[in-house]
Amino acid sequence: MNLKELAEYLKLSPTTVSRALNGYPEVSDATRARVMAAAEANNYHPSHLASGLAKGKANAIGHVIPLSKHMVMNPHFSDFISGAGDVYCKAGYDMLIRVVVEGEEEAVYKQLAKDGRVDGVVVHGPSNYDARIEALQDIGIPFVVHGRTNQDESTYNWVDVNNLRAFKRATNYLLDLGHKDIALINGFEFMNFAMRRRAGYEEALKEANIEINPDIMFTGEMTEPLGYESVKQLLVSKAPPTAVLLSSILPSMGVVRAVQEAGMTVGKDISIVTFDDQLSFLQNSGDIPMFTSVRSSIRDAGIRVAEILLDQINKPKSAPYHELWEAELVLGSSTGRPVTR
Amino acid sequence: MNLKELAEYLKLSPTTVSRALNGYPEVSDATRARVMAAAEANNYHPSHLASGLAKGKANAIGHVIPLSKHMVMNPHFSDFISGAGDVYCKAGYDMLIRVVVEGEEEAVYKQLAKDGRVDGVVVHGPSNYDARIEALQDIGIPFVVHGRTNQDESTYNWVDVNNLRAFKRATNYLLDLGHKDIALINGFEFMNFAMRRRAGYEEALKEANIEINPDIMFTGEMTEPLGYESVKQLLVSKAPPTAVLLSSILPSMGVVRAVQEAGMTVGKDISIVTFDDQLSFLQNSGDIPMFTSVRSSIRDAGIRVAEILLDQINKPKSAPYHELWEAELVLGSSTGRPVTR
DNA sequence: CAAAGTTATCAAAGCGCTTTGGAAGCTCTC
DNA sequence: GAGAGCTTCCAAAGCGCTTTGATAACTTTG
Repeated sequence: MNLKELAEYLKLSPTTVSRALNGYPEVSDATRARVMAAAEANNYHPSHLASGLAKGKANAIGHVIPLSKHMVMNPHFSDFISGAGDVYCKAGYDMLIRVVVEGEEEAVYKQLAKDGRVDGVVVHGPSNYDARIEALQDIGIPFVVHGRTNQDESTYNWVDVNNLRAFKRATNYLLDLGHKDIALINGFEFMNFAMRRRAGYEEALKEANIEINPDIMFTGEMTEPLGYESVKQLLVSKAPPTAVLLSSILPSMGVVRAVQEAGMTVGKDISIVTFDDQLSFLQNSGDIPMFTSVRSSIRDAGIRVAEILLDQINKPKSAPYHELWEAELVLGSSTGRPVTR
Repeated sequence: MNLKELAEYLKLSPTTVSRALNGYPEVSDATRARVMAAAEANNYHPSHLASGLAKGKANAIGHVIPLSKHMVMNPHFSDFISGAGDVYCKAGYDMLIRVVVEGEEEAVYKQLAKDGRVDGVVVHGPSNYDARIEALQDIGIPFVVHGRTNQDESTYNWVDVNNLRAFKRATNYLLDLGHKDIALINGFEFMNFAMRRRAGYEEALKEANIEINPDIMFTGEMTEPLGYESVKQLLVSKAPPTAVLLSSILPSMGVVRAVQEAGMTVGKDISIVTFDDQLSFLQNSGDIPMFTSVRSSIRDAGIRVAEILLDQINKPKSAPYHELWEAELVLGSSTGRPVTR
């Protein structure tokens, strides 16, 4: 059943039916009610493509997800996506996802936009200098970045956590406890969030006059094994660090495994502070959470990014909008004073 | 730039340009080359909506992802999705995702289909009796189920792991090692995969004449805390089980935590066998993997499901297609003979 | 009660593409 | 050199919806 048929059935013109269904005022309440009822009864659903074509809107938002080298889809995405998806759904938008090998994102964004397939896009995992930003500005399609780059921040929309401050606070907390050798297990530092976290860590150390030691700094894909392998390696050195600062709870699980395997205790022999994205499947909660952490919900970020994007779509030409969130420092049972050996 | 403009620019009719671009034979090689070049040069991208409307195809596949009670998006999805998304992308299809509160999936599938927004859908997480199957059959849209239900399997397309066999083998392995008290930590058993896994566990126990003990069987959302809490509870009982069988590596991480926290050793005091979906961010690999597991890649399942769906779309009216995969039993370091206390 | 203003409806054009059904312009063949 | 058979291109209709501009019917006003 299409609109024309519905109109014939109702002995009305397609115009009137369309207007009745879309809530335009030029139609009497009685007619509108009749139309709505008939649509319901006949299980009529307007064709998305046709209406999109007619009004030049796709009613969809594009997400381009890069597959990294090892073909992993970063699980942090899934929580982000779940938040964003929820918002889209309520607003009548669809989420269109393209999984793309790393490096082709830019071309894909362009195509999506030209296509008319989406009304806006979100940019995931910005690097320090990210060509996508300018590409999207050229195209002129609304977009929101989850995170920031080192480019001029004022020219685009973004939502970010204050990563520098978060890691500086975390490091200071460990320093205050008396730790001097603090390892860092970070994401790849061409990613902007990782770079800023490292900067926060280094700033705190410098202010405490502690030398930065590249031997106890690791970067990589934020998976369980990254934490495990890194700490395993640290623990065989002559003077292993007494604390570890991590960028995600995933590698933190690996650290716990390595520490316990070595017969040591987390929070006593080794302290751990982790960034906690509050991944729904690895919750670090309870009365006393397992990990001391700097915490900011990635799901909430997804929600907010989606809301902002929809706003920008609905009132184009509004000024670029930003939000910088502060992460909470939450004390758990993974930290304590360093043992004096 | 749209097709008409491109045609004018080339001094050709839209017909010819369209045909040249879409590879129809009624156009000379010279003209085609000229058209292709001009399209490239002018950065022309055909409108997705217009072509979809004209040829009655959406070039998109729908995934409806339920948000569970706690608003968690199951991270198992992310790996599935990454596999499927890759296939779609290569075939020129988009992936359309709707995140929906549990229970509304059926209506959403219907809407997507009527909409003309997608050419096919995949059904995630089938329950024992799943109304979506019949709903989709009524609509007549191609679909593939990831998993199975207890309904007549021969009427729809599916890809599933032999969950019963996998858990029976896993249980038998533990029995062979000498374990008699084997706990089960499973997903919600209204989900078909969980029901079948439990059946495999029970079958093995029955054949070994071991009584089934509901006190050591747990179900829930497959998260880290589920494993942690369940085992913590078990360990305070007078005679705790010597082995635990789990449905996912996520709760298994929690079990490890609980065991180590109690000062015990995994693989000695407590054996663990887990189902391993080979989640990319929690890899259980290495020379000797951490966990003994029954293993089947959920990412590969995503790939296969997508391929089958695209096949069914391209040659409609082919007979329902199924694949039943056997899981591998992989020995890791989490199992050993039970300690005699 | 005619002129002006409202309200409720409609016909038709248009969104950008595909596709059907010709129609030219060729090359062959006898 | 005329009819048959190709090849190459085109005009126009159509996909299902929205929207503009018009019209008919009905109220109001002085």
